[in-house]
Formats: sequence, C-alpha cells, structure tokens
Amino acid sequence: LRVNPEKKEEKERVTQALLRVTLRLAATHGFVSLGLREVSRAADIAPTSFYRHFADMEELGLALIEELGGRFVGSWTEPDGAAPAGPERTFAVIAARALAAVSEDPELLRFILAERVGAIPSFRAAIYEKLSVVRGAIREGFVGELAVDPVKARAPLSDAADAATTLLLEACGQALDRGGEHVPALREQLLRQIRVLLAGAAAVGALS
Amino acid sequence: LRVNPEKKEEKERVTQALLRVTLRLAATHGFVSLGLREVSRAADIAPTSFYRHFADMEELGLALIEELGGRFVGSWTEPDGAAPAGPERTFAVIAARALAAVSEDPELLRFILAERVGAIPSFRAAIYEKLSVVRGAIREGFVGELAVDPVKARAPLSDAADAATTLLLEACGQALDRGGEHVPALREQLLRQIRVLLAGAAAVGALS
DNA sequence: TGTACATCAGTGAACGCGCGTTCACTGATGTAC
DNA sequence: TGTACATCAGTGAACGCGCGTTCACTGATGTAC
Repeated sequence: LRVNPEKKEEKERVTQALLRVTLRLAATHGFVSLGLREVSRAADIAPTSFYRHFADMEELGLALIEELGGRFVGSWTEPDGAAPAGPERTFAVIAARALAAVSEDPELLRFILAERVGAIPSFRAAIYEKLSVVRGAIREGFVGELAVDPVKARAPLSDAADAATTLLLEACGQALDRGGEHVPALREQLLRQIRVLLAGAAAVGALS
Repeated sequence: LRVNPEKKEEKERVTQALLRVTLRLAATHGFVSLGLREVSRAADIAPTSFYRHFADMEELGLALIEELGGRFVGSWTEPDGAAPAGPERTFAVIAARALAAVSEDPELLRFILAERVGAIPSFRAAIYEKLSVVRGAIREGFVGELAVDPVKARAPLSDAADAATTLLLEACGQALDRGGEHVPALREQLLRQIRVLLAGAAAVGALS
C-alpha cells in the first residue's frame, strides 16, 4: 500500500511543530525538564498523538539535532559566492553566518550550545558530529588560504581548527546572552583572536 | 538566643549532603530535571525537611555555584610555590589544576560546564562571575610574564585571556567526555594552542 | 463501478505514580529568672 | 537549682495536580478485485 503524499506532508507538519515547540520551551526551562504532555499541549495535539511521531522525548531531541541542528550548522559552511580574499576569509564567512544565526534562530542555537555539554551523552555525541563539519570546513579554509602542506602541518592545523571552532561557539554563546547589539563587537573580537592564532602558528613555524 | 554550634554543624552537614547528592543526580539526568523529592530521598531526609535548607531547587543550584563552584574554580588560581619559568607558566599551572579537577570532581565540573550555557539565566550569570576570577588570573599571568604595558595592550590582553579561558574550559569538557587517559594529550594540545596564541600576539605587535 | 478490507494519524478515558507544598506536631536544645 | 518558655531541624499525613503510558476507537484514505 502506498501513502497519500498529502497525508505524509500533514504528518510531517505536525512533527515539525513538535520540534519547534520543543525548542521554544527548552529555551526557557531547559530540554530535560520538558515532558511529552507539555510539548504536545503546546503543539495542539493530544498527548497520545505524540507517539505517532516519537517514541519518547529523547528520540525527539535526537531528531532536533539530526534535522534542524544539522541543517542549521551546515548552513554556516555552504560555499560562498565571493572569492577568498585573505588568510582568514573562510573563517570570517563562517563566523558571520554563525553570529547571524544568533538572531535568526536563537532557540535552536541555545539548544545546541546547551546540549553540547549537557547531561545526555547521545545528544553530546550527535552534536559533536554535526559540529565536526564546521571544524572540518574551518580547517579546509586554513589549508587553502595559508598554502601549507596539510600532511606536514597536520597537528598544528588540527589544533588551530579546534581552537577556532571553540572560540566561534563561545562567541555565539556570548552573543545569545548579551543581545544583538553586542554582535559586531563579538565578531571583531573573534576575528582578532583567529588572526592572532594564525599569526602565532606562522611565527612558531608550524605553518608558513 | 544563641545556637548550639554542634546543631549548626549538624544542619550544615545535611545541607552539604543535599548539594553533593544533587551533583550526583544532575550528572546523569541534568539539573533541571531534578525535583525536591528526588534529591531529598537521595540525601535521606524527608521531602518536607528540604525547606529547612532551601526554598526551592533554584536556590539550591545557586548555592552549588556560590559555595562548591566558587571554591572549586578558585582553587585553580591559588598562588603556586614554584617560581614562574616561562611566558605561559601561570596558565600551565591553572590548566594542570583544571584538568586534574576532571578526575577529582567530575560531577561538579559537569554541572558548571552544563549550566554555564544552560537555560537558567541566574545560573549562567553566577558561573560567569566565578569564572571571571580564572580569566583574571590568566590575564595577570600574561601581563606579568610577558612584561607588557597592561594599559597600552589592554584589548589584546583581554582577547588573549578570553580565548585562553574558553580553550581551557573546552579542554575540560573534552576530558570529561573522553576519559582520564586522554588528559595528557588534551593538556598538550591546550598548551600548544596557548603558546601559538601568545606567539601570534607578539607577532601581530600587540604584545612585545 | 461498487464493495470489502487495510492502513494509520489522531483521540478520550482511564490507570497508577510521583510531584511540590501546607500543616500541625515532636523533641532536642538554649534562655530567662 | 528548677521551671516556664522560645527556637528550630526534622517529620508524616494529606492535598490537588500533572505526568507517561495503555487501550480501544474514529474516520479519512488507499487497495483489491
């Protein structure tokens, strides 16, 4: 038996509503405090209907990370149209998008930042995986724009990409807490930190 | 009326039991998922006795941060006996202690890292305040060991101290997740990152 | 075309359970005089 | 010294409430023939 595409679409709409509503509630009370009934109520479905979409809240949370989270952080690293114009060009583009995300979808960003270090190991692992795409893109940017040998400078490149990713996420968290008007200053600070990082890597002789 | 010091001590013992038990439970389920009855049960007191110590779980959480958390991160920055021996000596000492804390009190560290970016604003603010002591000590180390003018290089020093603090916390989080056997590698990576950071600051001319 | 059947998202009633909070009480200890 | 009173951490009973989960059902839609 096949399934009516309209029906499938309808179900998908409810599923998305559950995800969005969970993000909204998690932003104020924290994900682990949420219950199936609370999110069902907010999504305007009966508590029993929840089971048509997810087995429990943990499964919903993983779907949040896999679908919304993956697309979200993935959008930071899409290729940009403009030509590279400096040794931290790739990073600057990623940073600009990530910081823009603070105002575009603060609830999703809060969820990702919180659960990245939260109490649920499966969430931490899933978010780590999604963020490793970002880390990889930053690393690729360093490789391409610094014209280093990626084999010889493997460890320094990884160190720098790790550090840059960490500093990027911290800047996003600060932006979330301090409000949109601080974003330009946070971006400037972040770019200064990365510039220093790369200059240091060159000075130490690890990169050239 | 005065109060029997033995009685006060007894009450304090129960209060501490509530704090420790909360950390233990929060490590596996997340703080915001905990209830007054659950922690009271684990601390072997009646649920109603909880109110003799805290008005609610949020007050308990703040006490966790103020008392245990403050003493904990404060211990990272106590003056050490040995004489400074390099431009990142102060940081190296702090990093060593922070990473040692991973095995000494992983539950408290998890709580701090999680609630630093969690859903409760008062927790975030309180933890930020405690961590600013660490940030300040790292900055002082940079100032003293790099022999720069702290007035002229104020912004670069702040950038570097911010970045170093962020990278330190990330290393702690990684150590928590990946287990004690990865601590030496994480410490080495962290120290490389800070070395690069300082070399870059010098190269950029911000520090000298 | 009509008829019988399968699928499946959504539902309302009902369940047992643990929750936060209130209340009046106990019993040990300290204070007043 | 003895007696009356105050303080206060801890308690058990009780409350109303929301929770997660089960179950049998509805009704719309698709399939078989």
